[in-house]
Amino acid sequence: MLRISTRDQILNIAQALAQTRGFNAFSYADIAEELGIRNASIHHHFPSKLDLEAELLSRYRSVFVNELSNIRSEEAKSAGCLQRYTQLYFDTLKSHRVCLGGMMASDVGALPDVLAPSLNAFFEEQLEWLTSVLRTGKKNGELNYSGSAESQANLLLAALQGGLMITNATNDEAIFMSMSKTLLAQLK
Amino acid sequence: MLRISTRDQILNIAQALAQTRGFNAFSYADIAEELGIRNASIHHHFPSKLDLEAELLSRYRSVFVNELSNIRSEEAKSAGCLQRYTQLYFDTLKSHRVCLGGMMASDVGALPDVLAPSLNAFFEEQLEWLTSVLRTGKKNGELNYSGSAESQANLLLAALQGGLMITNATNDEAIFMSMSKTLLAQLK
DNA sequence: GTCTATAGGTGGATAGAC
DNA sequence: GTCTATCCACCTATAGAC
Repeated sequence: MLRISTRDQILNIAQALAQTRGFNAFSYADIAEELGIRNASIHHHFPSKLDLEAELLSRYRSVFVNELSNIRSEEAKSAGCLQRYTQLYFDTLKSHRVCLGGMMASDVGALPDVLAPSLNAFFEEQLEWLTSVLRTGKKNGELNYSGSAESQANLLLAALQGGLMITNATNDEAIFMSMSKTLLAQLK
Repeated sequence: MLRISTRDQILNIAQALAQTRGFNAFSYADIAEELGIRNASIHHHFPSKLDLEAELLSRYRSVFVNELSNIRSEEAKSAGCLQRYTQLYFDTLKSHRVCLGGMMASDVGALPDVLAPSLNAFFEEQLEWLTSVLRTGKKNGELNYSGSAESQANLLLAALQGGLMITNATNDEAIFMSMSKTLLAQLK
């Protein structure tokens, strides 16, 4: 049973709040209450809320990139990679959250300028991975699609992000299920 | 030159702010400043911020429904309807905004409970319209797709909403362009 | 319908004791 | 590293004059 540092607990709680309400709809007080410590103690770990937001995005990105790398090395087939990728979104849905990147994207007008490049990179990382998987799959004769691998990657990312958002809001799991099934079926 | 009522000007400004920053990242003071009146005057038109948010969503829904009805009566072909529908999202993108419904969906954890049914209805209206257009198109032999019209409607809505969000955040118009082109091409 | 003035609460943030 | 105490800015909202 590993002990989780206070710092990590703060990040976990903040991330959950950010993925459900949005980053501007929760406060240090919300974190403090759930964690059972005082408001000021959180400032010791993250002096400003911008520090917290930056670390949240940075951590989310590196976890995601790591996951993508694992999928690629564990799954022999491209279709398997895409299935696992879709599953990541479905897992997020089941926890009644949206993607932190998608959340920040939707509030981009309120996002501090210094974080814009990092958010941009988050989406680029997804698109590069998807493009590579799609290209490999076509070369192997395992996948089939019209147009470029890039445009199909754009479509996959957009549909999964949008589907996650809408399904989470309407609380109708069937929307995500039928959408993602159709999406993947069209690549065969 | 029609005179716009103060009430409508408030709604217009609030909508622009909500579609760029999110509803919880702007205040009455922001509206007051842009409109050149005082904070308290806005409360005369919308006593609470919940009143404002409710009216914003209600108005947005009815404008959208109206638009969908117009498209249906003006366009003879299903493909033309879908093209026009996609254009609505592209117009939103050009004004550096996201869909108000998508914005509220992403912050659904902060959305007042009384507005949830209305947000739900917004998405249902889109899906019903899309499903009907897709079904008609297939019957006419004008469109071709696998799976049900409902699942294709889910995919269209999700992809356009997600594509709008991501493209607005990355400021890379090409993502939306290539995504939407591929999306529509696959229905032929 | 708009104003001034103000209330009451919450936001992020800091100083300094323990 | 966490606490108490406190600051100041901002937020939503109301009362009452014009």
